[in-house]
Amino acid sequence: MTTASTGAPLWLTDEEQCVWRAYLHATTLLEDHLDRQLQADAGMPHIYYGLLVQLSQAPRRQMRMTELAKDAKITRSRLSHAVARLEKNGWVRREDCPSDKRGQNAVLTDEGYEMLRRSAPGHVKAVRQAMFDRLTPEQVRSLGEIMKILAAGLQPEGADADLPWLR
Amino acid sequence: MTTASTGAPLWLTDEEQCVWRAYLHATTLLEDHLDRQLQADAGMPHIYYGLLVQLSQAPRRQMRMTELAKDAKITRSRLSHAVARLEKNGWVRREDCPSDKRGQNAVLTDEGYEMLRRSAPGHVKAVRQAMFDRLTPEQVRSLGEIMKILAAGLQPEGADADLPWLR
DNA sequence: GACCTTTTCTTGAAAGTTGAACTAGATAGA
DNA sequence: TCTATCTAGTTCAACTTTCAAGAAAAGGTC
Repeated sequence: MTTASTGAPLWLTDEEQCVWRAYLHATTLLEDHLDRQLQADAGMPHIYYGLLVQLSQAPRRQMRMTELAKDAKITRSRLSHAVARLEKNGWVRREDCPSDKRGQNAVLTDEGYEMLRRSAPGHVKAVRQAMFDRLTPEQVRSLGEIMKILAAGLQPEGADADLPWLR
Repeated sequence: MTTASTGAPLWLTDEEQCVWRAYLHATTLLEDHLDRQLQADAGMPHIYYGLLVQLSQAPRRQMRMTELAKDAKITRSRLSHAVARLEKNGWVRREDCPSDKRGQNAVLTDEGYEMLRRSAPGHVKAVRQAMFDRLTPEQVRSLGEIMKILAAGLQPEGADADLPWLR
């Protein structure tokens, strides 16, 4: 069965349905797993941890809010709330941006860095156990290729600059 | 650098880091995309839609709460809230389970089925455009294989019965 | 400069999620 | 039977996310 105009099939094939289900199951299970792991070991959800990692890798361990939101693929609103929470924990602080009075820099504090240093090994281990230990090198390569294609297709237009693997 | 005891590397390799980043980006972008698509076209988040789909495929379009939660990979608590909301929309209703007085059956209503029938084509199209149209048949096959491995590794012990692809 | 548009970031309320505590019914063993 | 334990499902409070609205500064254009 296809649409009259485009000829694109209306439904997924049996194989596609099966792949889609497996994709949904694997991704939700993995995200839940890492959320629980980090909640237990670092006291925050996975996405918050990811923000700290981003900051830790930025020059001077700081980033403009919008840039951080873009890199983490979340809305500015969500980031505002998240940074407020991380600020309460003492892991991040805000600083006014000198060159743009509207701007704010999120800065990873020493406590934040210390926390990251302590919890990183456990997190890496969890990721490794859940993903890389279970796949062959060929599968890892293939997974990377596929995920880059999917991400590129979903990226807002003109956002190539945010796809480091294309640089 | 490896742990003394197991010899497992503490950090991800460059390639693994790159694959991991791509995985996180692709999965969050895709989930956001489908959430917005379904919120706009069906008035509910992706996971709620998935619950209705599950029900629609079950015998008599109904399922025990726990079974539904297991299949959808969510907690019973989350499902309770979700069904309460879907009930308000008139898409699901609860019925006492005749054989177990503790139990409840979530039943897809005719309105719910109708809603699903209307919004399914748009959703399938979104999934197709985001994933299957962008991958070669070989990549689809490979993705399915990889996701099944990951899901199997994260499944709670003894839950093989919930992996339909292993039957 | 005055005006309009855009960008940056925050806020508040509504919706959704989590984990723990709880009720009620099933199950199994003495 | 009596009792302890387990299972099904809900509820509450704390937390997170979303969307719409808004304040403040920047950038253009006349």
